[in-house]
Amino acid sequence: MTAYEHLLKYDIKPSSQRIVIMDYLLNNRTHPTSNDIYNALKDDNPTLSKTTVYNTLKLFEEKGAVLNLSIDEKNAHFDGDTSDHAHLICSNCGKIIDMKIEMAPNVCNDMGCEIHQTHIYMKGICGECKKAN
Amino acid sequence: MTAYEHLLKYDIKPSSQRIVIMDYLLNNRTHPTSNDIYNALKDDNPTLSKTTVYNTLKLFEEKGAVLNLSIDEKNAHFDGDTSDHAHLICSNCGKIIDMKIEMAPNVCNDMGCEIHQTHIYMKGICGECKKAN
DNA sequence: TATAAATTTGTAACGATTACAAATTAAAAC
DNA sequence: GTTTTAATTTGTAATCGTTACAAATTTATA
Repeated sequence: MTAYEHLLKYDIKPSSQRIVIMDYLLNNRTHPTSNDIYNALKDDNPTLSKTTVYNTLKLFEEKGAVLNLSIDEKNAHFDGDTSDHAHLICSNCGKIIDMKIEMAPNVCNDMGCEIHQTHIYMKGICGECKKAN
Repeated sequence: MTAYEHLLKYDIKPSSQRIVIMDYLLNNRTHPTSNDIYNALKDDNPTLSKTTVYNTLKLFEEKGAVLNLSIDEKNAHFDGDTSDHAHLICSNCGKIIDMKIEMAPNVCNDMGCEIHQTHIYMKGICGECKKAN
């Protein structure tokens, strides 16, 4: 699926900036930060602004077109793959690696990784707020 | 277990500041931020510094005495309960709620919550780094 | 073509966190 | 118990990712 089609699927009006940012996310599965994306795109898109990348990623996230990973305390990382999967961040090199949920955490050991911690985070609406609403 | 004993267990020399911070974490299971803790303690501990709270929490985390939750993009939240459990953050009120791993995400529905996303994050050493080391 | 709405841009501000050096406290040596 | 050394705490200033805001540009509508 092209970036253009992907945007339409998530009900996002496709501007040229949005297309190029989504295209980068779909073709670079490195879980880049907003800054990573800006740096990668700015040479070919000289008028692109850092703020646009931030705003666009926030829009994508709200529309469900990308995932905002809070795995790294320093920066937000983004994932264009919204299918269910887990992530491992390496404490040594900082790389973020995709993992299949059903195998986690055992797949790590198979792959020669070493797991120190596993966190499960859910986002949603709590019981109190749901009742109050 | 007292805060004092808890510190010893994790091989942390117990200063008065460390004790009062750990005590707060053990008795307030609200997943406070560093700033939350500072604000809660500063009246009874007028000389306490914000920097000390940050430094102390970092030390606790390194020693494995607390968990640093990156569930909230805005701030780091800390959990004095290091046993295995999942967390739900409410998009409406921001509260962070403990969940039992084995029941997640279904327990949420039972409890009247509504889940929008589930993230599994692992921290460790990746295969490449492990091999290189 | 004129007008309105949406998007993008750059700058400035914000705020959580950290670096750093001085001050204080605790521990060790004598 | 005084001196010396190490560890801890503190306050200020800096860092840096992110956002607020208003102007500029582009796109859509009349």
